[in-house]
Amino acid sequence: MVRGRGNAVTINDVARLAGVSPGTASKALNGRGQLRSETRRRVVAAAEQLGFHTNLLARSLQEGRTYTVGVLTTDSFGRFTIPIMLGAEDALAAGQMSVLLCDGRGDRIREQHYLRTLLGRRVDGLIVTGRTTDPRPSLGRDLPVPVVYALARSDDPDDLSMLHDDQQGAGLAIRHLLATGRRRIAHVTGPERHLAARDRAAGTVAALAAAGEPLILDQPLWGEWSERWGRQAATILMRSGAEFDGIFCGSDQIARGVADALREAGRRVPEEVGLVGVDNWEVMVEGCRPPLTTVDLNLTELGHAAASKLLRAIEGHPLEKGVQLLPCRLVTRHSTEMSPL
Amino acid sequence: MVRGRGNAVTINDVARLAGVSPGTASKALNGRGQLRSETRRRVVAAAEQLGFHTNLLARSLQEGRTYTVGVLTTDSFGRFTIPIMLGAEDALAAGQMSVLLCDGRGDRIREQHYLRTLLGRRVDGLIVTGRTTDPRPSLGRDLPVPVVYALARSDDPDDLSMLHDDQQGAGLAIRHLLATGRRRIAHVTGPERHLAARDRAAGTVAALAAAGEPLILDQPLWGEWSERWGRQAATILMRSGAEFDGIFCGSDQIARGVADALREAGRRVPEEVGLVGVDNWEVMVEGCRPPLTTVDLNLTELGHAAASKLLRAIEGHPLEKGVQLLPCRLVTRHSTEMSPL
DNA sequence: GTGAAAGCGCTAACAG
DNA sequence: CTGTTAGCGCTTTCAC
Repeated sequence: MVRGRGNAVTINDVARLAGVSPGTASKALNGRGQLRSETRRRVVAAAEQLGFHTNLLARSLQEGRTYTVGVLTTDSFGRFTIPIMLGAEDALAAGQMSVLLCDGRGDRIREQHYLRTLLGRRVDGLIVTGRTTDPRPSLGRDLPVPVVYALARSDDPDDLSMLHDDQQGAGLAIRHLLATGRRRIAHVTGPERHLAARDRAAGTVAALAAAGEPLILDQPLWGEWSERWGRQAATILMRSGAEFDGIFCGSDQIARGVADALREAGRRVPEEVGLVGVDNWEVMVEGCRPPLTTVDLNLTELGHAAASKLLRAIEGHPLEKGVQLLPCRLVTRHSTEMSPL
Repeated sequence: MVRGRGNAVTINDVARLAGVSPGTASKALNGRGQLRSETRRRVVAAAEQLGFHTNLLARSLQEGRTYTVGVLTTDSFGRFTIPIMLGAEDALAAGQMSVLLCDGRGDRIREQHYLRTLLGRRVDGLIVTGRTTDPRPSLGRDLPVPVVYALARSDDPDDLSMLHDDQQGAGLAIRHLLATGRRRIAHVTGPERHLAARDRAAGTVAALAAAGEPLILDQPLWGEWSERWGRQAATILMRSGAEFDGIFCGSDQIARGVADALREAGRRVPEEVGLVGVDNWEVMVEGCRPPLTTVDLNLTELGHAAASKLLRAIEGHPLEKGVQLLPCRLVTRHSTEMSPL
């Protein structure tokens, strides 16, 4: 039976066909109340016959709850958003929640507009996501629904922001390089203005200090998140005359650039230099020669965790406040096989 | 004023404060009907004072239309989904439509489940998106809302499927190689089981035939969509003893692998060999040495076009049927500078 | 066990 | 010009 919009089967149609009242039909279909099982069967049969599907809109209006969460991206979506969304979707789908997606595109006005729309649609909660760890303006207090910031840091300490732990991740990388026998480690990373770069550098410095080993060149090589910069930086390192046997890079792209430049200069990875990146970006780590050991930010888990917290908040448990850091994970590949030295 | 869920300001509150009836308040707030401007002002003021925001749920229920479209991904989302979504979002936002996102993850059951949910939520239309051009099962006829397949091909010819034109794209690449002076062109591509690979090969063969030039090795080199395969394929080509001065690769990843292998074998790009990829995937084309000329699939435009068609269908204009192919676009970079020969 | 009635928040139709 | 009424589709008392 073909039905256009506007003439969908309603629960009244089902009730009529089954010879019961709408209220009874509702109970039958939702397994509530006390009904003769024969009645229940009759209603279900009628619903099936008519191809009835509950109008969730009407139910939401009545229930005061939509089983929908809004996901608001700060900076448009990109490769960081994907794992976050996958994780969030996973957690939300388990709770039968749907996702209303809005792309703020880094535009505050647009974001406010979407916020209005989402609240107008009576979402049960909000996830705000971005792609940097740098603080961003809060959506505001006094919102009628709970909000979790995932891979985004609200500037209001009363909000809950969930982020990966860059310092801890850097520590993993450095300790792994040390464990594979490297003693003269350099750090090549992105722009100093990015908090993520500063955190990774801080983690690097701390882990080296704890081991009593030096940071080669005494400071990180700040640059861009690009392969090109990785190649440049490797050249700078080699020309500096400093000896080094390990490089921790602030991103897989940088690391891949470094790997290329080292290979072309005849320095062997991992035999002479151990190399670690950050991101576990498949196309980079697998494209790299040799395949790259890297720090995985666990973004899928982050998205999952953020959505889970939000679900709990929607169920009534108040949200924690402040910044929560989730640990990163080291993924070892060929670029850090044990040094023969 | 802080308001929790469930005690939101309604239009009745506004009406009461403004000393009018809900009906009048509705007209005032929506600029409909004939009202004294003073009344209108009073209502608006009251709404503002109370922080009133229309409950879109209630309005949708009444209007029979939700200003929401469902986006159902076939294969989980990834890098191809992003541009499609960006384009779609752009077109939809202009029509004040929101997006309910569901991730089918390549699971038919899950997809059916989401379809139910989306229809239950009374979306006004659906966009089905994937990441291959290979046919996929139709969502079915008899759906109460219009459906557009974007970067996904329904196996039902009565559905509207919108795809980029791989054959045309290949033609662009080949003619460009010819125009830059190449005459002995090879084709390295992905697995033959992928329609995209077969189409690109067909376009290649056709364009070469039209120009009366040979395909080196007489057939495409089928393989994988990976850099590794690109490197292997380049080696195979060089070892074959065949002369070649141009290579059209089925993806940017393959092309980048080819570029690396050629460079390491001392063959210069673009001086000795012109190289073209497909995808215009930034990280690949910019990471490639030299930067890669490539065929852009125009996925953002595809997403935009699909959403626009859907909007028109929602407005009542019936949807076209069948497969619509959108043209690709060539983006030239250093890898195909004019051959000196 | 089942039905009738009320109401979620909004808008459209019709009176006045 | 403004108020009243009815109804979108569903669920939930509360009678019977």
